Order: sequence, then C-alpha cells, then structure tokens
Amino acid sequence: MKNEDEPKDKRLKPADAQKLTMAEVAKYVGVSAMTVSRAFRQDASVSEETRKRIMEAVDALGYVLDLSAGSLSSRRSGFIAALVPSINNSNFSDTARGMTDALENTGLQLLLGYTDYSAEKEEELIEAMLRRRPEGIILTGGSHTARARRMLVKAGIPVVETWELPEDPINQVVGFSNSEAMSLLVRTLAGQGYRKFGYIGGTTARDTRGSQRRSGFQKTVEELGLGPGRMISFGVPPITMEQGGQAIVSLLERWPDTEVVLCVSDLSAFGAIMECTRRGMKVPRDIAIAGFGDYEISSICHPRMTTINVDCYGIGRQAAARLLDTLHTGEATGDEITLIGYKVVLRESTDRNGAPTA
Amino acid sequence: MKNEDEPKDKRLKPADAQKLTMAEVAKYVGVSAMTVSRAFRQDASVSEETRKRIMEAVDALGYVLDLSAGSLSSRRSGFIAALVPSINNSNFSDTARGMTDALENTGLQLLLGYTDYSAEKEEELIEAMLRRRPEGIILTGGSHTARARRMLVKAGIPVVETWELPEDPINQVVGFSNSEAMSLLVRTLAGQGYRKFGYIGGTTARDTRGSQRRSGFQKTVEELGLGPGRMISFGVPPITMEQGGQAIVSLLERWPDTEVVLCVSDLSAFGAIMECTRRGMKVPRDIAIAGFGDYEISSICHPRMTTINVDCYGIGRQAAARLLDTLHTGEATGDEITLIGYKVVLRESTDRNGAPTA
DNA sequence: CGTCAGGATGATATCGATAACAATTTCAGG
DNA sequence: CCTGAAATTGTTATCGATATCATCCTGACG
Repeated sequence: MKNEDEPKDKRLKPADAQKLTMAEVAKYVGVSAMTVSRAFRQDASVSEETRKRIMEAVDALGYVLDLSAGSLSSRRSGFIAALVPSINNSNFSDTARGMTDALENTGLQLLLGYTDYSAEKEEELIEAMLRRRPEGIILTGGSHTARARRMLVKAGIPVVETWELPEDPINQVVGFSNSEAMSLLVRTLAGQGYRKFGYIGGTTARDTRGSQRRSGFQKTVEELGLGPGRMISFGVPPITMEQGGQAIVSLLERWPDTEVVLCVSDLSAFGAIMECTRRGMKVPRDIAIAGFGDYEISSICHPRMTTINVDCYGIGRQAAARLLDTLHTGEATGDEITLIGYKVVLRESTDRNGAPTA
Repeated sequence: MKNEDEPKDKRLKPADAQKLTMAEVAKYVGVSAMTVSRAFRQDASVSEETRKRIMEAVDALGYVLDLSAGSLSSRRSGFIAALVPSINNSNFSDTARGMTDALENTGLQLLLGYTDYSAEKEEELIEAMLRRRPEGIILTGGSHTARARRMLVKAGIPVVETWELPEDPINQVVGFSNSEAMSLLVRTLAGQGYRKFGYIGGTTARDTRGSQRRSGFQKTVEELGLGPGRMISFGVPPITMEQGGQAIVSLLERWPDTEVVLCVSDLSAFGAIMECTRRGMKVPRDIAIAGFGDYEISSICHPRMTTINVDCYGIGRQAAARLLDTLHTGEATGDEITLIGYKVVLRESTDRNGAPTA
C-alpha cells in the first residue's frame, strides 16, 4: 500500500469548510473518538469530568452528531415511521401527537408520511421509509397493496395498524370497529325516534374507514327494519365541507322526507349543516344532521353537532406504546389487538326538541 | 454453508433471518455489488439486460435498498427537512403539499417536523434533523433561538425561511409581510365605512406571524385616525375556535359599539361568528367579523367569512424550488427574497348591506 | 503488599453502500 | 483488421460512527 506521504487529498469539496467529525472533536479534547461517542449517550461509562470537557468542545466547535454514520454501525436508525392519510385532519394529528408523546425520552424520533388516502402512495412511502431502516412502523388502516404487505413482513420490524380492526393483521392492532361505531350512532338516534335515515359518504373504497362506516350504517338501518338507508355518495375521499353541502342538497331533493342524515365525517356534516342553514332550513327542526370524529368544529358550530368521539390521541399513544413493548421484549407477546374507545356525543344538531339552545 | 444446528452467534438477534445486503443480491445475479448499486439509479450506465436481471432478483429476494449506508458513502442523505408550527392547520398543510409537489421526481424526500409554535421545540427539531444530514431545510418564520441559528449557519446547507419576511434572513426567504397584509385588510374595510375596529389575537409573541398581524392592525388603525384599536388577547397561540368565541364576548362587553372585529386567523374568527350567532346577534348586521388565512371553513360557514387569502401552496412550492436551485447551482445566486401574493377576500361577514345572501 | 473487581479509555474491525478509478468489452470508422 | 472512444463492469478504499475487546488505572480487602 501507499503511505500517506504524498497523496494528501486531490479532490476537495467545494466550499465545504465544515466537515467536522467526531475524530476532530476527539483530537481537540485529547481523547479518542470512542470516548466522544460515549459522551453522547447517557448510559455509557465516561467520567463526568471528561464528558463535560467533550461537551464544551462540541459546543465550541459546533459539532453535530452524524446519525447516518452511527445508525449504520449500531444498526439502530433511531426512528419510527408513521403513515397517516392526511396532514390536515385534526383526528390524525391528535393521533400523531399521541405517538410523539409516547416516544418522548425513548431516543426514538417519529417520522411522519402522508398517504393521501391512497394505497399506492402508501406503498411508495412504506418503501421510502423502509429504505431508511425504521425500527418500527405505524400505519393507518388495514388495507395495503400486496407488495406493501410483503415488504412490511419481510422488514422484520414491529408493525402496528391503527384506526381499524383489520381482518388479517400484520402484527399488532390499535383501533376500533368503524362499522360498529356508526351502528351505535344509528341505534342511538333510532332510539330517539328517528326513522328515516340518510347517509353521506365518499364514492370509493379508497377510504376504508369510510366504507366501514357506511356499511355499518346500511346494515343497522336494515336490521332495525327502517328499510334501505338513503345513501348519497359524493366525490373522492376525503369529502370536503363543500361536498357535504352539495350532497345534502341532492339527498333532500331525492328523499325530501328524510329526518336525519349521518355523514362519514364531521367535515362533510358541517358543510351540510351550513348549507341547510343558508337555504333557510333549521337544523335540527327541519333536518337533523350528525357527523363522525368529534372535530373541534363540531362543538363550536351552530347548532353544535352530534357526532362520534373517538380517542384519537389514545390511538397514537397506545400504538407507540405497543411498538415500544415489542421492541423491548424483543418479540411480540403475541400479536395483540388493543381496542380503543368511542362514544356518541349528542348535541343540538339532532336534538328532538328541535330548539337549539338560545 | 452453515446449518442451524451450530449456534455460531452468541448474541442472537430475534428472528433476524433477513439481513439481506446488496452483496447477496449481486452474488445471486452473478455481478458485482457495484453493478447492483448502479441498477438502482437511473442515470448510471448499466445495460438494460443486466438491470432487468438485477431487478428481478431484487424482487425475488425482497431486497430493500439501505439508504443509511448509501448516504454515508455518497454524502447525500436524499431528504429535505421542513419544520412547520402545526400539522393540523390547512394553511401549513397546503404549504407542505407545495413542497412535496416541487420535490417530486427529484429523488429528494420531504421530512416534516412540527414545532408547536415553540422556538425551543424548533431548536430541538433542527438539531434532530441536522443529525440526519438533510440536504436543505425549510423553516416557518424568521425567529429562531440563537443556538438554532448557529447550527443552521454552520450546517452549510441551504436554508429557506417562509411565511414571513425576517429582518435578518439566514439565507433565502419565501414569504410576505403579515403586517402589511393585515394593514391592507384594515384599509379595505375602512374604505367601506367601518370606523370602530376590534382585534382578537394571542397573548404572546410566540406566534410571530400573529404578532406581526397585530402590529399591522394597530399601526394602520392609528394611521387612519381611528384611534387605538380595541385589542383582546386571548390564550397561548394558536388560538382555538373556542377562544375566538370567548374573546369576542369579552371584546363586546368592553366596547359594545365595535363595528368590525379582525382576528388573527380564520379559526378564531369562525369561533367568534358562531358565538355571536348563538347569542342571537346577526353577523354582519350587528357586528362584522373577518379572519386571516382563507381556510376552507371560511367559504363554507354561514355567513361566509371575509378574510385574507394567502398563496400557501405557492409558499411551499417556491420554497422547495428555491432550495433546489441553490442545490443545483452549488451556491446561492445571492440570498434572494421571493414575495408571495395575498389578497383580501370580501364575503358576507363584513358586508355593509348587512344582509347575508339568502 | 498482592489481587482483583470494575470503571474509564483506547485500538481496531466493521456496518452496507458508493466514489473513484481500473479493466474489459463493444463497435464505428478508417 | 486495427484503433480509439464509449459503454459496461469490477476492484478497492472510504464515508463516520459504534461494537467489541483489550488495556489501564484506582482502590478495597484479605
């Protein structure tokens, strides 16, 4: 081999004056790189004195740890991947917050990806995430492309599916039955005397939770002997507020005697309520409307909206907690299903007295 | 080669049968690892035939590229970090979408972090992101802790600050003046004859965009000779819908003759409108209300809301585009400021005729 | 005074890909 | 057929940290 006399370095990076490495910090302090590495971890054995000197040097030099190198050698990437359908949905953001909170002080970071309610996009994201070797992955829903599923299984990391109860879970599940939740809402309202039920949802099975809610609605209405529900499908999920408004107009044109309309989410329900109000109809006097999700808007809007409250934060928190369990025990104690609670929240928009609080 | 009978390893990874590397794929196909590596990139020169065979093997074996190894050696992490205050805010999610779109087909992935409107949280996130060596970073706002700023400068990667016009930019800026935008709204409404202005915002400077809007309001009201504005500060940013409702009650108790109330965001404005409606006041007949941001809710709610529309998507798209420019030219062509458009959207909630469309 | 446990630190191999350059093959054109 | 440029493929060193094991040191205790 060559000695390091002559060929110092011929290729010089452009304007890259600050390729500071651990070795340089080490030299600066007068210790080995290994000791610097140890100083960055709280479990490692380094004397307090040395650590202090190292950290001062780190500060002085402005050194920032390079995890991409570290994770290669330690085989721990230090992050958990989480895929949610939408960034702009307070239900999912509550879930994300739950995950972040549960991961606090674990040394694990959460990296979020957005699937836009698309299984293809989800597959792409799963691959992109797996390439960075996450230590675990949390998914929304239980429907994935075949290839996505294969990759997930092969990856050999804990997988948690959330927000649903998949028939054939990959690993762990933290969720609830969207179908039963919607069913509960139908039964509750039927118990209040409502008989003619309408439903507003999306057109495709793309939003699997939406489909489940719809089928829960349909099944229950029939079980109660209230005939087939009046369904309006409108647009590609997620349905917007505006589409909710358009949908209720169609629905009432077609079935003017509808008494109560359930919506796949609070957002479309809000659009429906506003549109009715705009057209001079009183909610709930002329038409009762309920949503799903208990978004902030539901308790603020006028009239306040009946909906299903789901423990979104709990989903995230539990999902991350189950993931951590699996990571710590080294092996899942069996692929469990963690059920998450939900409850009907009755508010003005379905009040039988028809008189919203003044 | 070795059988399972011989427990060669003392430390046994749990169920870790699949530590598939590029070298194994290469062996399987009968080429070198380098060729496999090339096959994964579209620019590299590999014969179509070889690439096909390699990709079939990748598929058959279920190999997933390991970027943590690749980025160490190539010194390219393949991602851009973006920090936003909140994931549950459609303005910022539009911005994020703009960034994602602009990065499409660039081989760069977007990693989002959310700061919760806290500079300390932002600092932590910046450090966490920098440890993974992003190729660029996009921030929301121009206020950062001193240490965060130091780290950013030292990192030697392009930095884009968005949504504001910082006095002392780190590098590039894509934003607008929140102060002037609010000022424009005040002038527009004053032009319609409004004289007694109220304002609802948060209590602290934590939300810098909020503070700028407030000062724009205050300054302009005084410039127009309309006396000091009637300000109600309520809660820690971001203000919720509910706080908007509470705030307007306080404001009207204190200054019952207020004609129009501007809010730091559409969300608080919405809460205010609903609360007024609930109390039997007509908007805008009894009180006019305007927001900021043009969220979906503003065009749906009843009455529809006057607000400022900002090109949120454009902010994201431009920010990413400027970042890519800098990456490609190798050096910024000067740290530019890219101005983003905004406009006043007049709707029913400030209609001087006072008669919301039936 | 010797021994040994255990903390602190260092030396070296290594994680899995890619950069850089070398070697080989292909093929057009003289 | 030969030559050289371009296309394809291989070899080796390396990216920057950490796992692992070796070494050194301190002090308690017989």
